[in-house]
Amino acid sequence: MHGPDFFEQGNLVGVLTAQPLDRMLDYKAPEGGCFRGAFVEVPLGPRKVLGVVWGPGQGDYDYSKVRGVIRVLDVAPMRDEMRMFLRRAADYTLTPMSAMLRLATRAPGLGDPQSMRKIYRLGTGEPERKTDARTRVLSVLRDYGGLAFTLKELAEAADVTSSVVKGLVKQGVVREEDSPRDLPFPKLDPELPSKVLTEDQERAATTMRAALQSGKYGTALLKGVTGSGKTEVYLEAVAEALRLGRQALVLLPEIALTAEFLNRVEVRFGARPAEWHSGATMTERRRIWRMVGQGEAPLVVGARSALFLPFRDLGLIIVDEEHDTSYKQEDGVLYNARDMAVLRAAMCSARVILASATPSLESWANADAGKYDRIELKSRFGVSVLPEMKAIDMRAEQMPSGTWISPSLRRAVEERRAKGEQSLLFINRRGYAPITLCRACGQQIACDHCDARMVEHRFLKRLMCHQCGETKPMPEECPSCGVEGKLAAVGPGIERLAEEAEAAFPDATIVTLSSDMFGSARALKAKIEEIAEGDADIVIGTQLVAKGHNFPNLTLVGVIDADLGLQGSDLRAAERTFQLMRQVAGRAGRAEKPGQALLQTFQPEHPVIRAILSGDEDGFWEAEARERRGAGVPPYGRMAGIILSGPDVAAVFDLGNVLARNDGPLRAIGAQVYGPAPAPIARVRGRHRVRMLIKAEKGAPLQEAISRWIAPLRLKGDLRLSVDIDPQSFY
DNA sequence: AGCACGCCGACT
DNA sequence: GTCGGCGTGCTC
Repeated sequence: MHGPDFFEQGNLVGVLTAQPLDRMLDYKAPEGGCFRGAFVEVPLGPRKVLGVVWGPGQGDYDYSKVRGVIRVLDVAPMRDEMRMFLRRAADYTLTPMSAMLRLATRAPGLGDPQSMRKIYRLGTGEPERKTDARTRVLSVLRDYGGLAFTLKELAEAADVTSSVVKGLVKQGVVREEDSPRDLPFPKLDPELPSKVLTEDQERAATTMRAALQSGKYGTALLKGVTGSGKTEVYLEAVAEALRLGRQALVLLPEIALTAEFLNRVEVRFGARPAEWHSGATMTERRRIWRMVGQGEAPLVVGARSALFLPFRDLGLIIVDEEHDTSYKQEDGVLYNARDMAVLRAAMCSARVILASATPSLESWANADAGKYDRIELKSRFGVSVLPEMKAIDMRAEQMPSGTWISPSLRRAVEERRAKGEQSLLFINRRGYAPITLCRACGQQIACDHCDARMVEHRFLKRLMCHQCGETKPMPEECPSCGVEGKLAAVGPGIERLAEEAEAAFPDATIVTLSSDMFGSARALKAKIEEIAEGDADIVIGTQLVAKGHNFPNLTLVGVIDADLGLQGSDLRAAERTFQLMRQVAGRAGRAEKPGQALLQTFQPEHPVIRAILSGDEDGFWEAEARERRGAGVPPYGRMAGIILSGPDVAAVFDLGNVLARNDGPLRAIGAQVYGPAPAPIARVRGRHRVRMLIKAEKGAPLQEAISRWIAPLRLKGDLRLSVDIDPQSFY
């Protein structure tokens, strides 16, 4: 007899589909019955769709209209812990379950039968006539023992055409077999020698190993400055998970730049892990999804959506660069991968390691409150220390208009060049100039669809909107007044800075690293390797370079505009600037060469700039924590953002006003509503956007109140409402 | 998400 | 008269 998780043929089962229905539908269990969690194909109207058997059916639908499950798919069923995780994540982010299921099934052809291919191995007997070609084929097969080849591989290895192989197959000398195209990932060997760890690193690794052995959920914040060996240390935790026979997941923010990381994994474990990211091919995605579910992918390295892969026994999640804002973004669902990693781990008794040189205030506060363990790596690898940080007071510099490299910074770069060392000039602005102004009419060129300026990209010879990505050719005449030749670039972008650097250092080799200059991740990677090998005197880069590349010969970082992130009233402006500046500065000085970071600023007495310069990190976080606690904002209070959008401004505002007037459910939990107000970008792709903000106390049941608040709404026409729990920015 | 149903403008 | 625009509603 079967248990309560099995449904006999004809019994009603509740099926969750990825269609945006927001409720389960009843179906009859198929021939042979099905288990809870089974992936199934069910009829929906005229279509067949993917679903998961969630439990017994509701039984409240006209039985004569209930249709049957078409078939159970040949993939590992969804585990209880995964269903629990999806449910909890849906409740937390106020996302319909169907959307959660879509995240969890983002691999193509889940329903397809296992795709097979022919493989060839040694059969029995000798060929009728021994030709040279036939002998070569046999010797290749014998040399490689029992190994199987594809037709192409075998023919190439033996230097024959495929017809020779086929001929041998006919005689039975070579055997032809079917083999699944989706192969398991290679086993990783945790016992290969690791790098020699320092005392500090060894202590951290031991703590993590012990935590993993407990087999219980827990989160640790692993903090270590650039070059302190964070990666080596957490790879030891991965090794321990592998020893325990459990799977591990490493989340990285910038998946395009993981080649260096993958190499390190290969060196440590003898093989490459599964790589899950948006650029993966359909075939690769399907293979990973299946193999992860069968427990035949011991380690996955991936972007945030890898969190929704159907791991069979996930024992460890690493969130590298946990403070990175790209962990919070839309995948159709607004979630923060760092927080969801903690939730997922709690569901499957896994450990989480949040790794960063500059942790988010959220994690800092959680560690402070004892919710997370704190593991700190103090010593920087080798003898070097964090670079010396100094401000260049721009008020005292003689700056010709249209230039941004101060004389002081210029001298510092020259000094490094004289010593044969590299310098990095950092500017967090893509394109040539942020503003294109008409000197005749005073108008700035703006995007037609967004409330944003068009940014000139000389490299692409186009104007680009950084909101919607639309580009148009650079016009000769002003689009507003039609006067020709009066358009002027105002302010610096990376391309313009590069131009200035070329002029200032005419005989230097200058390399510019900006995301839009490289068609592919590979080209970018190649460039980065070139730089690391010392093939440049001066590197000019945007945010891109702040993310963990090692340039051993780089000893100077010049930040062109350290004040940039401090403008605006974003609550996290200080935190972000502090983190970014420390990360960029961390690029300077590795190995045996001491580094220096120079920050060009117009407000050297600003508390954030002073904190960056003094290097008093704890002081900075304590002050930041005090301020946020006083204001009752995250992480000491709760917030949610509401974005309303639609093509008609008035209708969008009306909706906002209706919501603001009927705030009963929010008042009931002591929450306040702000807005409606135009969103920071008031128009994107022709849709007007209005923002509302909800603030509540830390323990308040915010999600529940918001659901009750928006439940009575009937969104007419093209109006949209989206809820963003724990928004990253909210001005 | 798709797809059908249905209620108003401008076409042979 | 009807062809077709896309708003509204349904899918077990």
